[in-house]
Amino acid sequence: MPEAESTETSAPRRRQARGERRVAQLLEAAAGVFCRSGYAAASTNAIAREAGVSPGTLYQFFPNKEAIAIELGGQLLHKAAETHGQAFLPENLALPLPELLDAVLDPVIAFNCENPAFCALMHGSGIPGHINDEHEALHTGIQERVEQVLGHLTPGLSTAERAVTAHVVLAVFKSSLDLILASEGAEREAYIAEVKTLLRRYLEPLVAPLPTTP
Amino acid sequence: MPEAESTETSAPRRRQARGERRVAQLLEAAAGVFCRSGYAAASTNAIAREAGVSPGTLYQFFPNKEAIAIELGGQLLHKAAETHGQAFLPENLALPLPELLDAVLDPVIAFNCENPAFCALMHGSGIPGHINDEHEALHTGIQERVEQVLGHLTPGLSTAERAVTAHVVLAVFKSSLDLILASEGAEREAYIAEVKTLLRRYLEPLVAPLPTTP
Amino acid sequence: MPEAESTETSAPRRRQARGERRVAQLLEAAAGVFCRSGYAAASTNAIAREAGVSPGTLYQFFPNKEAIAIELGGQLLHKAAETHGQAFLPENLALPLPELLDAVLDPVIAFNCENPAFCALMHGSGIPGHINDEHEALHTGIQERVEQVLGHLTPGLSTAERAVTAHVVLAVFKSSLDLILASEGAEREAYIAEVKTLLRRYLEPLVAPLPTTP
Amino acid sequence: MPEAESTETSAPRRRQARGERRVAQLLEAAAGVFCRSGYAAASTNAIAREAGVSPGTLYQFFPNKEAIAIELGGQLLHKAAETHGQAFLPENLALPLPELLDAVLDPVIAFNCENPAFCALMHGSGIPGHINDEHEALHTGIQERVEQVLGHLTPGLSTAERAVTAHVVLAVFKSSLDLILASEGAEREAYIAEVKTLLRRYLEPLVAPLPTTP
DNA sequence: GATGAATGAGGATTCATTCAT
DNA sequence: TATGAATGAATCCTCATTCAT
Repeated sequence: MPEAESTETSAPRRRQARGERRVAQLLEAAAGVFCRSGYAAASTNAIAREAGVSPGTLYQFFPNKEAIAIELGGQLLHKAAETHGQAFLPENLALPLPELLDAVLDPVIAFNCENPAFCALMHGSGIPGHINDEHEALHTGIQERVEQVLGHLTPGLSTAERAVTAHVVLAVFKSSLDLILASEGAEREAYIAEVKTLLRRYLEPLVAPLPTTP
Repeated sequence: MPEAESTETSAPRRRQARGERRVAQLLEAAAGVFCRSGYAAASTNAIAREAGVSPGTLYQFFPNKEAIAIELGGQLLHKAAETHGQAFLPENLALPLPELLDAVLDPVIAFNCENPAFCALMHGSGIPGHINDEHEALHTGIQERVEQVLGHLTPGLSTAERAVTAHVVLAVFKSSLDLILASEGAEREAYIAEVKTLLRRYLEPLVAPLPTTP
Repeated sequence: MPEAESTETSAPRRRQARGERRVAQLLEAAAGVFCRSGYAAASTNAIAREAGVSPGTLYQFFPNKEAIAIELGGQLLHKAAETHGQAFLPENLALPLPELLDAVLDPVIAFNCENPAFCALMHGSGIPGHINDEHEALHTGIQERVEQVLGHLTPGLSTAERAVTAHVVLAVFKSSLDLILASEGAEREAYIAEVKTLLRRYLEPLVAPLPTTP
Repeated sequence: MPEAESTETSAPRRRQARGERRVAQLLEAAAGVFCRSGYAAASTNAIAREAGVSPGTLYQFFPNKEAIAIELGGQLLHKAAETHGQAFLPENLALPLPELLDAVLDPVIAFNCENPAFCALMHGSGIPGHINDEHEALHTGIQERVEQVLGHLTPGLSTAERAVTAHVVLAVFKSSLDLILASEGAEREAYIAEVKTLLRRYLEPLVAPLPTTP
């Protein structure tokens, strides 16, 4: 008789647990749908269906479609943070550039390969211009992290220069990530190697007085 | 009998002229809407409204939304071809890399700044997977052009390597273009300079035995 | 110099001639489209296109879609009348029933096979109830003709009985005609024979004291 | 725990009940609209309006217009089957023809008078050629039933002859049904009697060595 | 919470018809 | 006359969101 033993704390706790399961369920479904259709073309009904719940249930946990994307982004970010150290920031920023790139990019790429929804979300609504505040926030967060790393790497740059470089690095990396995610096997490896080469050559002159570029 | 002749020919001519004006009007409106909303989110009704005509009128000139995008892409390509020599291919591919990049990128960037719709169209439907045949064709065409130039630049690469490089160059350039188009004035200039730097550093080792990178 | 010699009578005449050609052109096109799509699904634009003229031209000769059907029906009726004597009424109504049926039905069937649009028109707009006045008129005209023949055949019937019989005969014949038109070759011949048998057996008891049915 | 149980089962049950009511409502509305306008001219919006719901609601229960027709046809067929024995096939096929016709036709006619939508559906889309698969299926089903009965009646006919006869019988009956449905009272009775007479006279020579036709 | 029915504006597209030329 | 552009309401259908149960 579980009802009897349910104290004032355990019943809500169970409910809350169930709620979290639901949220997880919905987010997983959303991840799938976003990947398959992109954010804009994903319909909330499709997400609910994929999650095996009714549309109403979805709206019990998320006020609207955007909120799903935001939460999903957040969760993925969090997952990334706990899987890979402090959100992809390697402990040792003093590594030589090629090793640093490996240290930073390998986990990020691996994470995106395992969670392709993350990339789908990064591309935003497909509607240019002001996507949306929270979406923007995700972006900005990543952006800042890139700037942080760049700050360590290239102390000689002005803030403005660093911002430009960070934007370029991020944009370039994102588009390369699409290439990586769209391919498989050896081709994917080739793209991965190529992005690293690209970024290494781009950043090397900024970071070291004695470039070792081949 | 000039009267009969002139009326018989000038009336259709005027009508045709009006039709062409409408098409131009509609394409301009479409360009605007595509820029603002992206291809997928652009509605034919919105395009018609922007053009100041009824939905029916739009469909007198275009069989469907895709046809608008295709025609717009075609017109822009054509416009590009006649504005800038032979579709952005500079006469002299033997230029030193920095000059070559200027020669290739400056017109392309200028063109995209003047015709931001082109970029919007390049981004496709936003729906992953099979976008659409003609859309794809546009892409492939550009792709081939990039490979051509790369062929001249880097005769040492295998076909597969060249394809990878071309994809990366194109992806990188497209994403940088977004940055450029999203900014203005000095910021824009900074991005432009940065893309060139990026590509120069990336390609230099491939092209020249004696790199001049600072 | 045809303009000079065009007197006040010949110019209008030419215009009128041209008009009649246009009408014929349009009606022929309409016949084709009605056959292929049925009356309801036929679009005036499609008719104009088939006729090789613009929608506007069509509306210069016909006030609306219905008018086309009416005129087409009329023309076909007229054509029938002049091809086959006095609109399918045989000279000799005193023939024995089987011969009479041949004499009446063979031309009608032949005519409908050559002009399948007629049948398409008879089926009306597909919208039950009061189709439309003129459409109705066509129907009524045929109806009356059937009653005429029946009047000769079966003088014993009351007016009401005759009306019922005429309606049944007509309905039955129309539906059989569909079967005939939908088939070809031997199958068509079989249907033709069958309709005659059907009508013969139906009418024989009404017409003759001594049935000769096998 | 009856409370929990009752709420957990009765709420869905009530919802489901509402859904079924809606479906019934929509089908009834569809029946009305199909009758008034025919299948082709019936609009889903009109059906929804007639049912007093929004277009979206209609599409919650039916994926498209055709599905409505199919479901309505199915329901009517089912209703027919349970109202009248085994889909209008009388127990005793060995009855004398006049009684057999009464036994077969009376229920069919009664059913169609009570459910005129059935007849509207039978007339198909109005567009010649390939109507639609399920529509076709309905037709074929009826066709087969007619052939079955004919098989009992007229064992002397070849398969091909039987098919022709069945087609003719069905076509003739359908068109007569239109007449019946379009009339009322005594007129309707007259038409009913007349169809029976027609079919009796048509089939008698096929079925019996000693015709009793008056 | 969970359900799924309900909404209604909006999507692309068609079409009979009108109008300026 | 002939043209074809122009109209706009109507078509089927979708979707984010809400509501009663």
